[in-house]
Amino acid sequence: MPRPRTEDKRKRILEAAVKVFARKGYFAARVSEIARKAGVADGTIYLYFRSKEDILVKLFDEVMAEHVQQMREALRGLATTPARLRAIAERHLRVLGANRDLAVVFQVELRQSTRFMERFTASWLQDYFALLNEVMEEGQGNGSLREDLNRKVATKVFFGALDEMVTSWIIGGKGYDLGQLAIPVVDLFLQGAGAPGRIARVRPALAGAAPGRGGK
Amino acid sequence: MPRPRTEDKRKRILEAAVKVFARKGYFAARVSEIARKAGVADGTIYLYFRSKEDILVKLFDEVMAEHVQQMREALRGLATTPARLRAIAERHLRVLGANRDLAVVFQVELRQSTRFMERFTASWLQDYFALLNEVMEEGQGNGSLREDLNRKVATKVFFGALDEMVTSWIIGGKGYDLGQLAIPVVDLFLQGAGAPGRIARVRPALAGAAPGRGGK
Amino acid sequence: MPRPRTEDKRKRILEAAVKVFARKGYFAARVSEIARKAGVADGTIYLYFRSKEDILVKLFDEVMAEHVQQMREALRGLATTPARLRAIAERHLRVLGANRDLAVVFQVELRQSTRFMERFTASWLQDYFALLNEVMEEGQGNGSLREDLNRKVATKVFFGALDEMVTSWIIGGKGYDLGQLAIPVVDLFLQGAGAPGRIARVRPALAGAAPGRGGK
Amino acid sequence: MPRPRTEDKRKRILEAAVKVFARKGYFAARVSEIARKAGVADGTIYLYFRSKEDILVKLFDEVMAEHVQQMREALRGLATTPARLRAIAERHLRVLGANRDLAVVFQVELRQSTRFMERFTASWLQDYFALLNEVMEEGQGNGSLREDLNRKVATKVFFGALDEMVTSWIIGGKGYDLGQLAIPVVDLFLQGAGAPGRIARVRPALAGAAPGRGGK
DNA sequence: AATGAATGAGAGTTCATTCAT
DNA sequence: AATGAATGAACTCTCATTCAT
Repeated sequence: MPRPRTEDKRKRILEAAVKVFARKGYFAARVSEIARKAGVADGTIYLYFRSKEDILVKLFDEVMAEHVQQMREALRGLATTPARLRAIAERHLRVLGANRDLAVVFQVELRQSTRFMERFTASWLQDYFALLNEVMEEGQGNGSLREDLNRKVATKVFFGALDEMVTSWIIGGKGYDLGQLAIPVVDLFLQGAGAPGRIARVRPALAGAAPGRGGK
Repeated sequence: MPRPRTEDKRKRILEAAVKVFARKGYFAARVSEIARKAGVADGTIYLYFRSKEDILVKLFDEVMAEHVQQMREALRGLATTPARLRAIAERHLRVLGANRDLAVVFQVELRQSTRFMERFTASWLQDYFALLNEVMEEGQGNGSLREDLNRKVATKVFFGALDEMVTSWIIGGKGYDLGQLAIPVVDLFLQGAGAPGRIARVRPALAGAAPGRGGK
Repeated sequence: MPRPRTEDKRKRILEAAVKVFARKGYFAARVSEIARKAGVADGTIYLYFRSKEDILVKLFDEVMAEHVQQMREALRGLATTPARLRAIAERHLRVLGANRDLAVVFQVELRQSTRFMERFTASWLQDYFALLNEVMEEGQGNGSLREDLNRKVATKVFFGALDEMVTSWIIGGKGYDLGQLAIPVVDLFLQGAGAPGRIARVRPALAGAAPGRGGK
Repeated sequence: MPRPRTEDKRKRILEAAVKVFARKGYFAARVSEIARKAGVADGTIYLYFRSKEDILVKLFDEVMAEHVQQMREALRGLATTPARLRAIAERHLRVLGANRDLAVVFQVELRQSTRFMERFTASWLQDYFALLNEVMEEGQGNGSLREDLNRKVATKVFFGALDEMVTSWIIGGKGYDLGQLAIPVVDLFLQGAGAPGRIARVRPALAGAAPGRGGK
């Protein structure tokens, strides 16, 4: 068992945890198996993490810290709202599509309990929804999105659509490229499914909308 | 100790289970607590269910059997595709919006593990996606939906949007009426978020789409 | 399921119990399985027996009551000590050899615990040893057995030999006729294994012998 | 809480198990009681043994491994067949007579079920019977045992006699010295109970004998 | 007498976490 | 820092027994 003395131990533990959580599920995952896969002793895990739960939480925080950061940067260079939405969708799908185990942890294991869900929402998702809201608000300002767009609903629909793409991809197990779905999803989001000219806008899209996760 | 002979025992156990699963999470839920809440002895549970997991599975199957059935019937009387989509959305949101504990079980506990997820997908979700697909295919036939609509993507977007509405509602904990979101969600799905006339349809919504859960 | 109203129910329960105890072992035997095999309801068993243990105890008592009785009668007609010992051995081996399940219960299940063993010894075995002692004492009196025979040891050796024949027969599973072993066992007991004339009786067979089960 | 590092833990657990099994019986014995008596935590037992049953099985194997070995060695120095049979009997009785709890486990607990019995027979008893067979065959060869001796029957009678001595000693609870019974038992086995010169050998000791446990 | 649904006490085993080395 | 043996709390499920019918 190679035991590099460099302190990538923490990283090795996190990587091992992703695999074990993804394959066994959080509850069925054994700390000792994570340790074995990381090439460390059981007790060593507790030098880096407070508890089994802490591994999951830190895993999430670390991945998120990296990608939310990158996402904001990626948007800087993009001029139009559709381009920005596409970039967001693509990054969302590519990050999770690149590592099925990580995707399983994010789509399944992290939603183990309302407790995790709330944490999940409170930290990263909040930011994500705020970002979507900004982009859409700007889109409304520059005329690329409907003025009457209910952004609360729209941000959730957008996120929900992407989220379901990822979940379907995991469950389906068919191994297609998740990232390529960004364009059709965003196109559908922008254009709608209705035939052009056919949908009379009988009523403005609900005025009094609901707050929700991500809502401020 | 009263020995109620009525055979609502099974039902009482399921109702108690919904509450306990919703509040504690499936793993942390104790069979003895379900029994206590149902007013039966621990052992009695095992006269009606094979195991703790069986309670969750049966819970799901029973609720689904009822609502998938009702949903198909509800669609019979509806003429237009938008009306049908709205009916589907409304039922989806109202059923879960009417019982927060049940919603938690469906949104959170049932997704505990890929094992449950797969079961979930294989049984009910499959039907649900098939139904959405039919309605959309018909919509394309009668001209109310775009001919170039990628139904694989569209059904997932539609489902994902509703699913996220429910999850947000649970997590947000703000207690608004979930059912009222059906109309804005469906409207957004049909019209799209883009300003009318502004989105040049640069490319047809992706031809070669991905299969996935619900895909046939 | 035929349910003869005659009150052979008790007998049917005992017969079912022999089978179930023999096949599963006393601890693994389920009262409900005995009930099923006997064609009665679980609760009915408790109208005839106080407990699961009571079934085993009564089973033993009933079989014994019958055979100890018969054994004493059978000896009446026999003149010589060797004939009497052969009759005892033959009955012992034939009774158990005729019903493997019963033999299993007597050889294995009834020796589950020192508690059963002590009961077993206190009731029937005591009588059995007393009978053997009588026959041997008489044999010493009429000159057919050695005068210096230590009867305490001899009765145990005789019983132990038969007991081992039965156990071997059960475990071996070869299905030969157990009863036919009576003659060689008794012959060996009487003649000894030593070559005639070769064994110098260096010392009288232990004067101060041990008391033991069956011993008074 | 002292954390004794010495690795006699395994031995302490086995010793505790002998006591608890002997006093309570295998089924009624509680793992937690064995742990308490051994001065270890419940879980520690499972670092050394796979299960409660494994404790019993290992207990048996370990004791046997030691004594079968010693028995063969002890026979090397002995010239005559009677001396060898006496040595076997003495060792058998002394080993079990030295530790009543161990004797209870071997005579009673290990015969809990046909499953244990078969294991018991298949492993050690087989060897024991083979050894007895060898010694007796040799005795026939050197003229110290009858030529017509049915060794199948004789080995079982010999073993059964010793086995019953042990069982009687346990049940009787009178605390005499078990080892001293070796001589009278072996003498009886060799000389027989019949008065010399009185038993006309009417028929040769059964030719077609039964196979059985220990039989090849 | 008979039923069988209901009871509820009870225990083997696992595994996250600790801590002496 | 690292180890891994030891800990002990915790929980599902079984099944002998009861008792309302």
